[in-house]
Parts: sequence; C-alpha cells; structure tokens
Amino acid sequence: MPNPEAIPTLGDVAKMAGVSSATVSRCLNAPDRVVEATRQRVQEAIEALGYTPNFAARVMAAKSTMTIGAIIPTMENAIFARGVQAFQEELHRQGYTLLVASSAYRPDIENEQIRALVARGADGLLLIGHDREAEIYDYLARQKVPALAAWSHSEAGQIPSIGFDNAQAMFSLTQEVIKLGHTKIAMISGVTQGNDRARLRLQGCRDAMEANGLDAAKLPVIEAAYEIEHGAAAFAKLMARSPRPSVVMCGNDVLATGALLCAQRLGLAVPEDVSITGFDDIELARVTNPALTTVHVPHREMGGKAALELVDMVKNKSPGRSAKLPTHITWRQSLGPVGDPVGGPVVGPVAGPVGDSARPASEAS
Amino acid sequence: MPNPEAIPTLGDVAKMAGVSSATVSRCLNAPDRVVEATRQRVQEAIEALGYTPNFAARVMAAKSTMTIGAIIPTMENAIFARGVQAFQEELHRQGYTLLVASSAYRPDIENEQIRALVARGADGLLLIGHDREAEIYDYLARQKVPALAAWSHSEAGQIPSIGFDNAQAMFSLTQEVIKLGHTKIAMISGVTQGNDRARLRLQGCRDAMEANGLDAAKLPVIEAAYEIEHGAAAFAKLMARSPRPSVVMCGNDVLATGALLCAQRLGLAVPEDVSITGFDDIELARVTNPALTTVHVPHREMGGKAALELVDMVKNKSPGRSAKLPTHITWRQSLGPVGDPVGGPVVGPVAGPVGDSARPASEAS
DNA sequence: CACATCAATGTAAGCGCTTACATTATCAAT
DNA sequence: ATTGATAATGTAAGCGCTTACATTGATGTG
Repeated sequence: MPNPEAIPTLGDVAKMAGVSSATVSRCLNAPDRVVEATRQRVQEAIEALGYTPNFAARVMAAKSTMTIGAIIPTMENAIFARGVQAFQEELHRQGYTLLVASSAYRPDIENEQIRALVARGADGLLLIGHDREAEIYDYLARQKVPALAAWSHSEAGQIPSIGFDNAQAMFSLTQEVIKLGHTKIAMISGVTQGNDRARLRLQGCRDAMEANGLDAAKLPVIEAAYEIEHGAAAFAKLMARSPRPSVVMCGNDVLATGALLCAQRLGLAVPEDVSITGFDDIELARVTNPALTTVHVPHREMGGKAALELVDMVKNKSPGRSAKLPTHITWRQSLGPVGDPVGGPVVGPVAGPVGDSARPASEAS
Repeated sequence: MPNPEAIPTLGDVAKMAGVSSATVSRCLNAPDRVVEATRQRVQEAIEALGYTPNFAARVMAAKSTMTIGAIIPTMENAIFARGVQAFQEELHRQGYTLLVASSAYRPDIENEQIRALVARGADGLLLIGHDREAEIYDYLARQKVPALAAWSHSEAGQIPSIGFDNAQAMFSLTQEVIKLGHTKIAMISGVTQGNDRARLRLQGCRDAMEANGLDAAKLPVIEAAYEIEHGAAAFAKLMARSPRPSVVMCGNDVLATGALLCAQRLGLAVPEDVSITGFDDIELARVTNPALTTVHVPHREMGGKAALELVDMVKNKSPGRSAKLPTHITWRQSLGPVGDPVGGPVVGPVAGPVGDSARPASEAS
C-alpha cells in the first residue's frame, strides 16, 4: 500500500490490481481492449484508491486535452453571455470542456490570456472579432492551435469567422432611421480602437447616410466604453449640441440603455423628443422603458455553429469555414418618426402587449 | 537546427544557446541565478526559435500552475458577472490566471467542471454557495486543492466562505415590506434544490413573517429558474390567486424583472397595485420601470476579498478564513405601501431623479 | 601557492501518463 | 497434440520540464 497521504497514480492502481500500468491506462481510454474480469479488478482498485488521472501527464503523453478556450472581452454585461452559453452547450455535447477568460477589452490582457489558455493545453480557441496584432496569429500558427473568430464575419480575416456583418446590419438600421425622416443623426459608438465590430457599426451608419444623401462627415460621434453610465454621459453631451439630434444611434444596447436613462433624467420623452436605437438585442433591450429598437443578433445560433466548426477544425485539422449569419431589426418603442407630436402614435410596427417584432422586409445581410 | 515544423522545446533553445537545459530553465524561472551574458544568449535563442514553454510539462515537473478556477452557475445573466470580474482583477494583480466554467445550475455538470479544472491543474477553486455532495469535498481534499465558497456566508460549511447572510438580508427586506403594511405577501423563489442561497432567502422571508405575527406556512411560493420569462410566468400565477398578494418578493432581480414585465402586460401598476422586490442589485434593477427596490450585494468587494483569501490559501497553505460582508436595501420605486391609491405619492425614501438610496437604518446583517 | 569558498553551470532523475512493440495466453482447426 | 491466428497483457521509451546534486572555475586567504 502506497503512502495514503500521497495522491495515487496509475502505477499504484496497477500494483493493487496486479496488472501493468498499460492495462490500467487502457481500461481508462479503450475499455474494450481489455477483458471484462481485468477491467473489473482495475475498476475496484481505482475506487479503493480514489484514483483520478493526472491531467498534465496525460496531456504530455497524449497531446490532446478535450478543452476549448474562449477569450471574451467582458463578462460584466450580457453581450457575450448567451452566445458563449450556447457555445459551451454544444461543446459539452461534443465531449469538450470550455474554459473562459476575459480581457476587459485590453489587447495586452487578451494576449496574455491567449497564451495562458494555449499553454494550458487548449485544443482550440474562440476569439471575438478580428482585430489583434499579427504576432498573435503567428503564435497560434506556430503552436498549431486552431482559432475561430466570432461576433464578426469577415472573409479577409487571418482566421475563419462565424459571425454577422456588423456594417451591413447597422446600414440597414440607419436606413430605417432615415426612412422615418431623421436627418439629425448622432451616434454613441463603442471604442473603435482594436474593436472591428465597433468600427464596422460606425462605418455602416456613415455608409447609409451617404447612400441617402446625408453628409457622413458631419455625423456627431462620441466613443464610449460599453457601460451604462458612459452611454448616459455621452448622451448628455450629444443633447447639449445644437442643433439637437433627433435620433441617437448607439453601438450596443448597453450604451443605448444609458442613453435612455439619461433622457429620462433630462425629462426628454423617447421617442417623441428623441429616438434611441441599440444593437445586439440582449435582454436589457426588452426591459427598458421604452423598450429598445435594436439589431437582433442570433447569439445562440452563432455560439452553436462556432462550437461545431471549431470542433471540426480541432478534430479533423480542417482549415475551418466562415459563415455569415443573418441579423434583423427588432422593432420596439425607442425609435419613432422625427418630430412626432408628444403622445402621438408610435409608428413602426409594434406587435403584442410588450411587442417585439421583426419586419421581414428589413432583414439585414 | 531542429525541424522548423516542430514546436521548439527547452532542449532546442539550450542547444542553440550552447548551454544546458537546466540553464535555460533557470533563465525562465530564476533569472538572477544565471549570469547576464548567458541570459542574453538564451534570450536570443528563445526569440529566434519562437519558443514558449510547454505548460503541461512545467506543471508535471513543478506542480503549480498559477491558475485559479471558478465554477459559476451561469453566465447567462449578470448575477455573478461583477463579482467574478472583480475576482479576476485581483487575481491578475496577484499574478494568477482565472479560468471560468459554468454549470447551468446542474450539480452533475458542476461536478464535472470541478474535476475538469482540478485535472487541468487549478491551484485553487472558487465555488458558489455550499450545497454540493460530500463526495466532491472529499475529492478536493484528496487532491489537496483548496476551495473557497462565495455568495453565501456560513461558518458551518465544509470550506471557508466569503459572502453575505442571505437569510438575514431577506429578513430585513421582508421586515420593511411588512412595515409598509403588507400582509398578503407572496414569493417567487429561485429553485431551492441544491441552492443554499435561494433556500436561505426564502427562509429569511418566512422568519420575518413569523417574527411579525404572520403565518409563514401560508406564504404562497413559486419556485422558478432564474430567467425573466420564468419570473413573469410565476407572477401571472400568483396574481391569479385570491386574495391577490399585495407584494411579490422575488429571489433575485432577474425574477423580479420578469414579474415587472408581467405586471405591465396585465395592466397592473407597480407599486400602486402590487409591489415587487428583487435581490442582488444587478444593473437590471436600475433599468426597469419602475426601478427595483432590492437587496444590494457588495459584488466587487466580495470578489476582491475572495481572490485575496484564496490566493492566501494556495500560497501559504492557510486553511482560509470566512468573512461575512454587509448587505443593505437599495430603495427605488417598485416597493410601496399597501393599498396606495393609484397615482399617490411613493412612500419609502427616494433620492435624486432616478433615485437610488440606502437607508443606513435598514442595514442588513 | 595550496586551498576553501562560492557563484555559474551541467548532469540526470524523475513527474504520471500513453502507446508502439514484444510477449504470452487462448482457442479453433487440423 | 500441434499449429497459427488472434486477443490480452506487459515492457519500456518517451512527452518537456524542474531541480537536487555534482562539477567547474574564479576569487580571495593565509
């Protein structure tokens, strides 16, 4: 009997069961390659000893961890929550474990986390967006760790991506805004530095303006980190401008929620005095008052698809195929026609008592 | 020159730099034990080769990963987001990497994830609450992996905990509810099975009723998973009862938000027709209309403290000390006096335009 | 100048597992 | 019984790193 204080090893089990360590290993990894009686004896020894395999050793010897890593910019708000949850569920179904790290939107930390996850043996990585130093892609390539980008679709990226067209989606939404008569548009954008999603959304908005004969260069833009209070502060600044914008398009629902809260504080009615739009369609968007008209992103579908694709890349050494998922506008109450008289009817289709609705016609991408 | 296709190892670096592998290892782990000139030569070789240490090998040899694991019930909503973020920030400051896994509130998955993280070499684990099979605590003890519980304080737990007194907090809130004249209380509780936080919150509510001469056995309780729609469904059922409750206390802010949404659908004014309370004080609670009166939990403080304590346990093999953090009630607009006439003034203190306020007097625990 | 001292480096033994290959047992067919 | 094929198990060589211990060489001392 080995020292009961020590953690038992394969060898201890083998000794106790009276077999070789190879046989024990086989019991664990290929049970059908060992005869019933032996397997049982080994099983008993395992239980008696309370043995659990040492993972590091297994990894060293076998070079596969059945672990996928994901580095997301933040866990603080729900932007990535649903997608990651779906990703994890599909991974679990495929027999993989997901480990998540977050970068606080800081490239240096993301870098660190990527290395940490790779070092810890992640068989594959899920990254958000495409913007990062070339060095990291080199590193991943050298380490032969497949990576997949999500939340942003681009055929031009260094790695395949499962996502949607951020620019296109924002283009469509802006189109609708303009159709409602707005010309004094302003935008609260996410921080575009190192964030292709934010940059593309801004771009989409500008493109739609130009496409409709508005001068995109004159679009007032404030960049704000994705926090409610920052959205509120930016909104306050925008409202102080003259002429006052009739609509504030926000880089995501968190910023839009902040804007809404600020409008409330300022005594501005939404959408009568000013319209506000979001992006992402997270839970928050349904809950605010008025509820947010926003771009719906197929979070769960994206997560699930990304999992399948990444597993394929890992298992079959496939190069990975990108996919572009459709988004659509979810109409709620925060966007109305310009100059709507106070209390006037909300235009834009509304369904049901706390109505969400999607106009098939306004399908983006 | 070794095969350029292969991932370089310590040995490759050593060969290139013309030193032994031990020296290279020392350059990495104890730079001051090797002379400047050598160190530089090694550094160059490392860069030329693009070498990165193999973590599994390092773990096997050194038995420390500078990694902490956390298993949280869910990432889908923000209940744990802020706390975990703070936990991670402090960990990062201490030189540790945090890896997060989620269990979807399922004990079997939590079990799996705990093993996965331990197997992958986590030096310590953060768990939520105390409710889990004894077997897991045994496993942790055998593997000598220190674990700390959060979001729930209990001196009686198998592992130390950094948290707050869920029962006490709910007791205080219920006390206030009763003080406002409510006797027809109902509760939408989280699923209490395997969730000590939910159970204690329910208990706290019952205790306060008894303490005020109300029959806790008559408290209508519906258990619901922490999702907005489930909260809404439970609320609808509660509202169909006769007599109709004058206040619905919810196990957390997510459920309360669902309740609020449902009230809106039913055309019930909150708090005039029915009051609603939350728990946790996550962002959601500030954003709903009316905003939620809820129990404020010191998420960031809890996360930071937990990180410090867990690092101490890991580094110094300390047994760990528990800590109970104070909570307080955050007063907003969803709780009012019973039978308030429609449109009547909101009682209960309110501060500022979108006022949050905490009454020092109602400090819980 | 011989020798002790100490800093810098090298040697080599693991860490716990997987797996290619070698060996032995089993059993049906002759 | 003998043989050959095949199934079951054992042997042992790594996987890439850390580290106790051994070796070397420089420096200072009596």
